[in-house]
Amino acid sequence: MNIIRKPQGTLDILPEDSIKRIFIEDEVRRIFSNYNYKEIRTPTFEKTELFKRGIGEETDIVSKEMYSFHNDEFTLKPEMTAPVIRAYIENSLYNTSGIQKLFYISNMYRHERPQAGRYREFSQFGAEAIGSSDFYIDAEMISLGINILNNFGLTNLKIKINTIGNLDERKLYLEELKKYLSKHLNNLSETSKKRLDINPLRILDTKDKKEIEILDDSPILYDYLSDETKNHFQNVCKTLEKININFEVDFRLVRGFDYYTSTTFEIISDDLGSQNAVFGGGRYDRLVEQLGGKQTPAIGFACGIERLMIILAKRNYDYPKQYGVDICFVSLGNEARDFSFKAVDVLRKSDIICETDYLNRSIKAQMKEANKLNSKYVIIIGESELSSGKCTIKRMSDGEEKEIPLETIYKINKSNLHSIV
RNA sequence: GCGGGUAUAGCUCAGUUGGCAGAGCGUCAGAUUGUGGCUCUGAAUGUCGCGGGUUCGAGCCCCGUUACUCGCCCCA
Repeated sequence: MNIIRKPQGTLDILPEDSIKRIFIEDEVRRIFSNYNYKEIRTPTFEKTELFKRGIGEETDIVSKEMYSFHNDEFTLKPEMTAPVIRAYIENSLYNTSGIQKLFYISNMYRHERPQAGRYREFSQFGAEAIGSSDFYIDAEMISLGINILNNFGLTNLKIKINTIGNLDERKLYLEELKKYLSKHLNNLSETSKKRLDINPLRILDTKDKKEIEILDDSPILYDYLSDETKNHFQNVCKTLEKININFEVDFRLVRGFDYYTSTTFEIISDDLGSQNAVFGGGRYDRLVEQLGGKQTPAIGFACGIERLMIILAKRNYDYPKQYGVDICFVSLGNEARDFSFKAVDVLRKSDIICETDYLNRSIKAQMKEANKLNSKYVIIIGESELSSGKCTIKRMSDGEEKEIPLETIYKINKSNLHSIV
């Protein structure tokens, strides 16, 4: 019979990787809480309408990459900003404080062709600060992301920032951009030609060399922005400088979602190949009202965990080792096995990590197993031990052994473990 | 949506001109009747992805197909 395989683009996270992810998640939670961000969890699926309205119908994600079901009524979440904002509005979080600083660690789903660092089920952590248009919060958001990455030893990162203004400010620019690009129509790619009508701003994001050359002489969005937007951006830049964050301004940095306004940013690592963005975000001052809330400024970022793990792997990041076992019980004979099982049951309640034999194997095989499990101690129980009331405890690091009364076993706990032998 | 690569033991992979299905690692057992690591010895594990074709004979050649994978597009 054929075996059933996991769906394409998904991962089985086996214990070896699981412990790495738990470590990353723990570190991320710790740093988020230093910045006083609170964790939010939302449903795995949402009404499809939320993403159509939030991300934009013309984006690639919404137009062709969503996992929708039940007559398209519901969709597995492809990103977290729209769900977080939905929850913010639905639960009236604006009534509990002027600013909400939220973070998440969650799985997302996009129906794309998988490749290195891109999966159909993937995980991200990210943050959203809702309620403030202050430039300090923009700088905090970027600083927060950088600090998380620095925490994992990643320091040679390229940080790009830009401002893309709001819809009204972009209107005139987009007309000029269209005019300019229309003159170079023959040299544009098919996708760019399509975008010229649908979403001309995205053309700025092209990787096509010919198009980049054309864009070098194109009108620049920044020149069309209001003084207010420009001032905000300059303040963000100045603030980043004050806290010693190196960045580069990239006027061509635009992002894939329609909801972004004003500040946008991205962190790029050369370790990633074509999927080089590990971290990205921006301000989305209109999203809350687009989703039915009151006009509320907000900003957020997201970081791909699989991509982060690829970078860490390439840099031979030293994850903490898996916890070893404290005590392995090696037992021979039915009565001894019975005794050992009762003993581990007691010790586990005293936070001693212990194991016993489940395969009724030879003493030698049990010793090998204990060694493989990296057990600190082994306690050997057989018929003679049961009748004499004493057993052997062996320290595996140096082979030192000691005889102890059986009842001593029950007194072992975390603090006296290492003074027994 | 487009293009490339790969598919042989649990894992990593050899397999020559078409001629007995292999290695290393891992697993299990023994050397040591109740003591791990090191060493030695042995054992088990195969639909050679699947289907067809050529051939006396196919893991190898041809055609098809599926899966995986990498890249493009796009995205975190």
